[in-house]
Amino acid sequence: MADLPDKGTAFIDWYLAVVEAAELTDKRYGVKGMNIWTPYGFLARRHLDAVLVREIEATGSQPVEFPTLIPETEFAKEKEHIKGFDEQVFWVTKGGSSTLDVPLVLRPTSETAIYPVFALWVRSHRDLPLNLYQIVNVFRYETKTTRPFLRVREIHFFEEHTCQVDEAHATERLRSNLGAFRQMAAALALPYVAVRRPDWDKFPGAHSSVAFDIPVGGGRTLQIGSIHHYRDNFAGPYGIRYEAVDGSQKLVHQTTFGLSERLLGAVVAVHGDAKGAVFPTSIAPYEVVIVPIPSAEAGDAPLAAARELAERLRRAGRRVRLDDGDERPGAKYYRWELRGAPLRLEVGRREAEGKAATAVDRLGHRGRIPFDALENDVARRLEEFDRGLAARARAAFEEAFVLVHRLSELAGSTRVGVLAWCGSEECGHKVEAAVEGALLGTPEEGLPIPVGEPGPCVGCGSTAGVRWALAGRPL
RNA sequence: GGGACUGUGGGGUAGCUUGGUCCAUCCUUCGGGGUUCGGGACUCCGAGACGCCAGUUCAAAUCUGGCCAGUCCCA
Repeated sequence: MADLPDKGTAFIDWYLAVVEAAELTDKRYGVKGMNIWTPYGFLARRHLDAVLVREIEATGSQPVEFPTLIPETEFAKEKEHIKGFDEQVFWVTKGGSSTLDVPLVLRPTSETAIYPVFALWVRSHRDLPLNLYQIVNVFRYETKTTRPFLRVREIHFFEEHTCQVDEAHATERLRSNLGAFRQMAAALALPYVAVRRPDWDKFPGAHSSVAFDIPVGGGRTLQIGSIHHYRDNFAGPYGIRYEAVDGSQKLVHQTTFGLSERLLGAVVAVHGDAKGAVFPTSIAPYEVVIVPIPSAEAGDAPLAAARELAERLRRAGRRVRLDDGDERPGAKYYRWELRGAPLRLEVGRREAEGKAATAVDRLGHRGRIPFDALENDVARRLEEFDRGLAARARAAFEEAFVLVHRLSELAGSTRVGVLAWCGSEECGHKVEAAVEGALLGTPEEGLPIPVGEPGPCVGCGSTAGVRWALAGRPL
């Protein structure tokens, strides 16, 4: 197996090599941006989805699933929204050989599929709040270069859509979403920054958008999720209104929360290293891999012991893989490191005789696990591994930002810039030109690095209304 | 929308400038056998490719044209 490209100097080559070599995806499907979920990648995705479901349902959201196709007549109702997505839509225009009277849109996102139905479901304040989510595939006709998990045309999409009685409750719902995402990101050991997008970069149709960005090296950033406040921008066109306590008819205020398989790409991008992928325990396809080490003098003992350990861990609820293939042990070590398994147990003659497995986690920590302490020791080592992984990611995260005082410092920066901004669109575009990227927006939950009060705006020198903002180059 | 570049087994490549020495090189991969197993084993046997179509020529992976696919840059 050839060595991987260098992550630091050839990030995208490294990323592509890892997702392919780790067998997370097969991109050899004949349609651009549509890749195959292979078993290993599919398992990771399933566990990722489980984390999302657990956290969103903990906030009182319920699952739904709407159809994939949207009639053009519904799609066209909110004009900012359609303007934003028009160029990215796949159309279904024929049924068999006959042309459809009303062309159908393959959903690029589901607002326009869901909201006509919300108008039917919401009648009284007693129907509110309405908090629903779905995990479905959406389709976007990307024209730029596609990348597995990071930019695809068939997107594995998590989307929550809610209706609230008023703006304050909608704002409160978004605060709850921020909390849910904090839990999700913690489960993935992913440090991130929540950023309020500037007005010119909001979700099409939204009143305001907050995105979750992560730095991926070299000053590049990746948006891994977003939440949006719609106010009544959609409720108007779609007629989503309710009878309030006082008998009046009011429009609902809506919010959405969107995530995708980019989270999986982010896990690879952030945690992966020179040896390959690294999965946090929460979504690892296999938490523990057991490698027996056969030898002539040990006979069947290592394999027998390995089987027993695997069975015990399985009964304890662990996702275990016993690798009893014909390869030599060393080859298996390399493979499972490449594929990112959190913990490996080695069982050879010494372990079988001493009743203790050799344990090596994906960060290289090595130790012994006595057979009779198996379940507890494995649990403890996985927790330590997750903590170590989070700490490593956090350290890299903090290194990825730099305080800048002048626009000229942004040119060619290999870090995400933290700068003072007056809030004007004019200065925002100056920043974007200087960084050759985007003004990501203003941090919503504290700053990624410790800084004091913002100084004068880097664009115009004004001290009125300045706030901190981030500038980077979205991947 | 404009420009540039690239298509060779499952993956990565050599060969292309100067057509023949190529029923196509090497690594990896895959199937079978033997031996082995404490960090990518060795060995034997076997499998697998010139994007598509046309043209030039005695002869095309190599030259020409068109098409298709992909990549990068610019708007």
